[in-house]
Amino acid sequence: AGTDDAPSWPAGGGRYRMMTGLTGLGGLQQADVGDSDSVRKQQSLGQPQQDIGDILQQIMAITDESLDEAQARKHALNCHRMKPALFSVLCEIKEKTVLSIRGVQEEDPPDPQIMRLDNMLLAEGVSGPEKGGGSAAAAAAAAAAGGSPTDSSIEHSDYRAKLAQIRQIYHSELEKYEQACSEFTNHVMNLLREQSRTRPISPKEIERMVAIIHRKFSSIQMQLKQSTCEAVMILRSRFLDARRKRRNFNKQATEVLNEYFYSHLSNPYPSEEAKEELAKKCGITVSQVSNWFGNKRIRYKKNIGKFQEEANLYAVKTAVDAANVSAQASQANSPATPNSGTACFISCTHKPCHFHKQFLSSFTHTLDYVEPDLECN
DNA sequence: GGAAATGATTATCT
DNA sequence: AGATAATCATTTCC
Repeated sequence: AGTDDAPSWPAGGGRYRMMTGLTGLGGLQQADVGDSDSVRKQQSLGQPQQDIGDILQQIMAITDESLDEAQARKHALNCHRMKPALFSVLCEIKEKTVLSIRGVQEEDPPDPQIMRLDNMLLAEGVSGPEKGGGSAAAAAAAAAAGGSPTDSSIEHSDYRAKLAQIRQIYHSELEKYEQACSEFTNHVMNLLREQSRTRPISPKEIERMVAIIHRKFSSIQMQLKQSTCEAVMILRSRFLDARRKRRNFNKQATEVLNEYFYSHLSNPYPSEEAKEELAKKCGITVSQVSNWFGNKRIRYKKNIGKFQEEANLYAVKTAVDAANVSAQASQANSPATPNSGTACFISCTHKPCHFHKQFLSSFTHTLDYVEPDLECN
């Protein structure tokens, strides 16, 4: 299709200039022009035009030749006297058919996905500034200084070490990618620069090519980020998942919580302030207190019989405490203190709370669990 | 070693 | 937002 292309070029200034540029270039026949097409052209278009056809044919056929042949041919064409003229024609055509830089998405907005990953990596301390040594040392110091060199701190440093490992892999991979990317970009740019000797390539085009390469590499980078995130998540779940590191509360803490629970059995829903106080007393967090009460309520409710003994125990305990306190203060008020255990919870007369109401209905058939001496007035 | 106990998490409800 | 109920994953107990 080589020779057919020439006539389809847009007519106008470019072509005209080419023609005028070529008028003085006689005697260029290099290839034979034996086919009928060329003969026809030769007859109708004249000598210089036919030479151009030959050159174009050579250019089009260059890909079919061997590498060495092609290289030689390229060189020959590059040095050809007509080359500047052809080149300028190409430039002009290109200028006219500006289809190239139309479809460039200018500065596509940062991918939300990659932003999420970046944020997470930053939050986990994988991608941010190095803070390993200092904090690890601090943790070790804290573990050594603190009264309880718990295994949790050991595991914590273990976690840090693993995280540092991930971090290191991540950075070395990232560096590798970046190096590969810039290497490849350079390569492509050199190629384009070299090609720009034979065909017009605008800086915009090069820019676009670079952008395409960068996009490709950033999608590879995203994969790296994604798998790094996954690794961190797995590490987290292995080391920091609280469920895996459950420790029972100490005896005294359980006692405090149980005391509160059974002495508020009619409404075992401590307020925020009460929770804070309990948390302080027990050396646990407020949410742990909430968890404890949540678990306790549900488990108590599910099997009141099972907890009866415990309930009685704490009822007696608080009763004794109350008695002691009031005896020491002064036995002024009569049976004022309303609470004290299961009996009250079952039949006390003050306003039925949420917990209370739920139970009253389901409780009638479990009354036999209530010990007779605990009935309230 | 396995059942029971227990603290934490999750889905769902109000 | 806080509660419940089911469930998970561990610890404790027998």
